[in-house]
Amino acid sequence: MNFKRPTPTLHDVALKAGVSTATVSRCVNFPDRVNTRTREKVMNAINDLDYSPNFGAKAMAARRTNTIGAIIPTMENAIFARGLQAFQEALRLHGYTMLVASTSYRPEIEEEQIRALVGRGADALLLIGHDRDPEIYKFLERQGVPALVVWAYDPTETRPSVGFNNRAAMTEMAAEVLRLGHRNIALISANTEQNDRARARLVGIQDAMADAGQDPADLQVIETAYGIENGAIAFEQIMTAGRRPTAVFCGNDVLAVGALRSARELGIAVPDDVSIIGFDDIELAQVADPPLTTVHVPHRAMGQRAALALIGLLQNGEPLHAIEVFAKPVFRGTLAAAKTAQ
Amino acid sequence: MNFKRPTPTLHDVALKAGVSTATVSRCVNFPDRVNTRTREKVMNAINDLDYSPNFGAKAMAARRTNTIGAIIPTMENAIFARGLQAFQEALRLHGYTMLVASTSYRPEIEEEQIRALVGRGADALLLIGHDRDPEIYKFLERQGVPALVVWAYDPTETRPSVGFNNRAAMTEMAAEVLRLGHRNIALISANTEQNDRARARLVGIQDAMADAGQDPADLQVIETAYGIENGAIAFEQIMTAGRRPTAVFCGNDVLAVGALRSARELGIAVPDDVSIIGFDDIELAQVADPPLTTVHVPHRAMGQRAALALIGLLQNGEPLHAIEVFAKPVFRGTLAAAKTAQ
DNA sequence: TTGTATGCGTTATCAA
DNA sequence: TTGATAACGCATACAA
Repeated sequence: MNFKRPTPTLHDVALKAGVSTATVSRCVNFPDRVNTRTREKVMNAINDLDYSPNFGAKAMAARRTNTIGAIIPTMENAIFARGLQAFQEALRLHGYTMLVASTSYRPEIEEEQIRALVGRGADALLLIGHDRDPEIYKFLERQGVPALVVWAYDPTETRPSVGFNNRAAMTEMAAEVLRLGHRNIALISANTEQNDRARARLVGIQDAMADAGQDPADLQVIETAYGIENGAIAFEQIMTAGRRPTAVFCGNDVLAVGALRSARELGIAVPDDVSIIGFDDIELAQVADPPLTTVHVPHRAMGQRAALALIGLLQNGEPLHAIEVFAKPVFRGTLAAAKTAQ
Repeated sequence: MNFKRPTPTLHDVALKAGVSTATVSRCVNFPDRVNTRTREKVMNAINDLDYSPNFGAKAMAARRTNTIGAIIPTMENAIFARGLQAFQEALRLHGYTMLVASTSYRPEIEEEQIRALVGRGADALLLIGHDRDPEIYKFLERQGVPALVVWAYDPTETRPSVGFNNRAAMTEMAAEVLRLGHRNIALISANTEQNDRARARLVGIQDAMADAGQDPADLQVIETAYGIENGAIAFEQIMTAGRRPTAVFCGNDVLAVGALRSARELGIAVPDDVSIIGFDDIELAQVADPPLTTVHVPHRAMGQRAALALIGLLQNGEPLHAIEVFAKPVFRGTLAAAKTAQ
């Protein structure tokens, strides 16, 4: 079944307006390069036929698509959604379109999606974090598709990125927690395997511990997948095992909120019995009870800066360079001084 | 600046493998229709050259894109994000790709995005809710692009959709609230103008009021934009105006959580002084304190069913038909009986 | 099983 | 200012 009546083409418009296809094309793309009267005729024909240009043909002939691809782990995570929304709004203002794809945190799907977006003619790509098979970067280079990494600013990486220093931000937060007397500390981390941000946050805590004269190896770490439920389960494991920490860091707010819920269920008072610290500062954090102490990340700003950087590259050849934004601790109700100084 | 080395094409692969372009094309699309030895040669060439097909050319030659477009109000709303994630996962399993665009709740942007996606060759479109200029539906028909409405099942609409009956679901919830003795009721609604779901939820409450012998006009309604903050502001307005309601419905959970926060700030006890009712049952609802009474919507199921329906149409010509899923009240901590029976 | 030849709807170059 | 026409990279009907 295919009753699809053929879409009107440039040619149809040209016939109807009594001009050549070249003129119609110019009318659409450079209206000021055609005679006013001709333009009127053409525009009328376009409206009458409800013509709209064929993207594939256009891409093939023009050898560019005005399209930028974005590949994120999941749309269900509010932090990516927010950053992308800002990214898209900025692109749109400059006549670019965003294509999104998600990977469910699976590297092989990410590679598949990267190839798909390149195949679709994406003029550039937005990627989350630095971590990925070097082959992919080589592939992108061969294809001549520039890629910009976001959500991470890592001074040790050479590849340009727009993001914040996950490690330093977490160190700043952890230093304050240590200052409050906490010595027995745990971390509920996102899976660190293919995730440089998660690793950086972990190491950030250890940095602060070392600075405070503690052994970084004392940090109790449990890794888990994304989700409130997983945060709750991990928290329960930590609190029912032997050595109870007085402060539990979480790799992100969603895990932290799960921990908070679990604490309530276990009858553990927050922050009196245990402090809970999140990361991201999504809406959830302010709504939680008590409101969550967390690290605020300027998601929208990142999305916007990334868009401008890519547009600058594509339109004016301005090279990409690293742009650092800053994530800052926000102290709310879930953090208090440790009861027993050690 | 354009040092983009030309991407390898079918032709390059054909040369390298010593076969014709047709054979390479077949190798990629119907591997079993070519000789094993030939296929090997070709596949090697493909790998060596890192060939990947050009989407635009493919689309133009094949006259289909295996792409389905989805247009949503905003990615920042968790309910859309979740539904889309499921939609995309289902599409991917069948070899389809999803293209998303967002409209910021602005009809003119929606129209622009619809045209953009059609121009990009979307084989079908996913749209949220029925409400839009009839011209748009005509346009889609002329272009031969099928569109499926989701998030709404409305028996009075002829257009096929996959969704739930917003009105009936809200009526069910409101009936229970009335049964608990509430007679003085308010609604913090999303803007109803171009939003049939918001209107249906409003009318749903009024249906229940009429059933209970109350005057539907007594429903106190305040409209506001999406966001926790807006919910909080609206709640404060309602509670500081003359006649204080004993139950406040909210068009969605995000508004409800704002109301909850505002109640805490105003020293109004929930649910003792006032009951608060949300809609959607996003994660926020369970985390709120007290946990939110709300209407659970099977977002992921909707996304999945929608994907299967469209694939059935595109691949086997199975016509679209209305699919109803069911949204159900979930009673949690924010709803209690009215103190004073009237 | 493989190859040849044509068309898909644009843009862009070159002439007129 | 306008028109012919040659790419662009692939799929496919048809021929071999």
